[in-house]
Amino acid sequence: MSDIQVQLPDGSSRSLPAGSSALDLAAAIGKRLAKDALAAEVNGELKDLAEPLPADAVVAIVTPGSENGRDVIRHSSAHVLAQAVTRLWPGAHYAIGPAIADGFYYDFELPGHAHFSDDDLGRIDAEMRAIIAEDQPFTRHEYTIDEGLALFKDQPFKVEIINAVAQGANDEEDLGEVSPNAVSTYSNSPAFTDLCRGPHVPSTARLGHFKLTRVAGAYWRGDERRPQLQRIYGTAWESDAALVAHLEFLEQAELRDHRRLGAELDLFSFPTEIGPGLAVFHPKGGTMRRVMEDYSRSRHVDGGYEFVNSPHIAKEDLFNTSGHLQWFAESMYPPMELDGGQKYYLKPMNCPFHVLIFKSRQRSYRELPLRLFEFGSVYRYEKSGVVQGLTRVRGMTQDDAHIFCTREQMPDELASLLTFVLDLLRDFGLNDFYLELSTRPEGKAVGTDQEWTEAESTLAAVALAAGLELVQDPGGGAFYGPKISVQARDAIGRTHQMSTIQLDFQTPQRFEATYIASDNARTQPIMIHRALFGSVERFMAVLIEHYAGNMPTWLSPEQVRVLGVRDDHDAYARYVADALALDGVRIHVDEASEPLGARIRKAKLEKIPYILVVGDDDVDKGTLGVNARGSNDPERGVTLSAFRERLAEEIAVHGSPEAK
RNA sequence: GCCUGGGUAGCUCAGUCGGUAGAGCAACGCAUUCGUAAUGCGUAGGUCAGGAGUUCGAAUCUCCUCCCAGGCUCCA
Repeated sequence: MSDIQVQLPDGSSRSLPAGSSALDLAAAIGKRLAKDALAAEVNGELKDLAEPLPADAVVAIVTPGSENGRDVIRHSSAHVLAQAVTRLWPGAHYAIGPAIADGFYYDFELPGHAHFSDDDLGRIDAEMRAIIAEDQPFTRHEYTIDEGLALFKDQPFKVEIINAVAQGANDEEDLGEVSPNAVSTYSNSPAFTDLCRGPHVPSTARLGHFKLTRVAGAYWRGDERRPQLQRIYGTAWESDAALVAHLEFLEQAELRDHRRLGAELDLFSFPTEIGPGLAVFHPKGGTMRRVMEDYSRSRHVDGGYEFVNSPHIAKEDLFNTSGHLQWFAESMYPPMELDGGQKYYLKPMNCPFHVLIFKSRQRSYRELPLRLFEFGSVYRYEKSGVVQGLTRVRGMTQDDAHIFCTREQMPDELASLLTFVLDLLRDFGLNDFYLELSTRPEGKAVGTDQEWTEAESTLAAVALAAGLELVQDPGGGAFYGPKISVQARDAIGRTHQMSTIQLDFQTPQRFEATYIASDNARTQPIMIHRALFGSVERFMAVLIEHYAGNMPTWLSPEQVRVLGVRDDHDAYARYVADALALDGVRIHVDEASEPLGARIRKAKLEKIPYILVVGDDDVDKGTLGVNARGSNDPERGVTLSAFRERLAEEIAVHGSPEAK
């Protein structure tokens, strides 16, 4: 028997008898590796351990702690979930069950269109653990299309998948388990076979560090016109330690949830009397908003923006001209009728108003780029199931601007705009970004192919030049143009969509907005839509979660609280507060009606950046005790002037907040 | 909009078999005067989300509506 050569990740090569599998390779390398091995990456593709290796292959053994290893574990866990459900609900149809970030899911249709309830999770979990204890091997088989159709004749979703590929439809879908002439399956017992490309762990015994998390409805193939299936989500890991760490991460994320902190810190609320997705900002949240908006305004002044204002409602015709009633109507509140049948709509966007400001008189090329800025409140009738805290609301304020420029100015304008955006976000303490390019939405767009192509390639070039990671989002653009959105990663690694920059050739055309060019010709400007916060509400939510409520001093609603040790120190406390208030510091005195410890605790729970404690020594010497947020080590004897300087400097440079 | 779960005092929650509402914290009052994360005592606080039904009797069982959470679809 001749040998084959394989190359390992470290560059070395090994010689193995022909027909050897990746498991044989692992065993040849070491006992420990053979025990850990879950699958193999062969010439860049994930394969089962048991599969014979081709000659001259580049092979990496996939072990549990790696990303590939986790994917295999999660995918295999999904199979075990499906097997458990078919055991408990004989006749259940199973659809798809992939690995996802941190876990897996599987979609089912239960006999009689029954639904899972939360209580079912415990039974399914127990059944999965029984299957895992049975140590069932995963074995791969390949069949012809016809054999595959016969094998899954009782599984309509599998039949649909096989047929779709066999007929060459859906070429955009990644269905590696079916190729035009063969289907592959995995059986982990004679009683359960699934259509699957693999690979899988060698045996169910390699699984078990999982938790079923929730049940949900999910449309077949993500299409709301197709039947809704029953989905079960789970998380799965290579060890109990990793599982526990993940569950703890989820708990941490919950502690910094802006909805929870918004109530705890008395920032905002959603009174049911007002309606879903409609927030009120309390004094503290209102202060935070004001500071954010004021800072944004001053940056926009520096950035060459003009400030404008527009009303919240407008006549039907405006939104016909803009195209909103044609393309965006389902997100708009129904009209109100007045003045004998005239319909008025709440505005879902500010752009039509800004175009009218542009059009209010003749414009010259000398005025361009013209940048019109407004904190514009818009209303969108979001479907009832999608509103969520401040991140998805029905009434919001956008830090919205529309830039009118010439075609020639467009690339430079976009490039400087991107710099402007990133600088502003950095000033708020967000530092980790990537860009997403959203292109023409299928079947829901105005304008010619050529215009879209030009807009998309211009945006792509600017994004590329920014040197940030660029992710494609095909079909994600607005109806009037493609967009770049800036995604920010927060302190615990989650990403949030922040700023959007959209190119628009259509709106100026629809409104017949023109300027007089240097050659005296009436010319259509390009319009750039951009919102840097996205919405003030969402931006605040992201900041609250990023900082876990510990807002940097410049953004904190209350920056300093002064506590007298005894009530005969209150006068000095008020003197200190008055002095700092003259600098514009947001400061309060908590008078000594309760014990000092209780007042300190209260201030700490409110996440106030600085607590000043003043007693006999301080009254004598004109000093303060400074207890900074995040510190367990209060300073004593700090002079008022020293603290005053330090605070002013921190606020001026926006400080260095403890984000973690 | 669809699927699952939930809604009891300002907040967090208990409330057994259907028998008429309870705790802690917060609030308020009085006392306490204190040097870095909870002083003591007392008082008040509820149309059990709303409505309808079953029942002698409903926080509890049934139905409808509203709202919230997690998903799906959608999105700033």
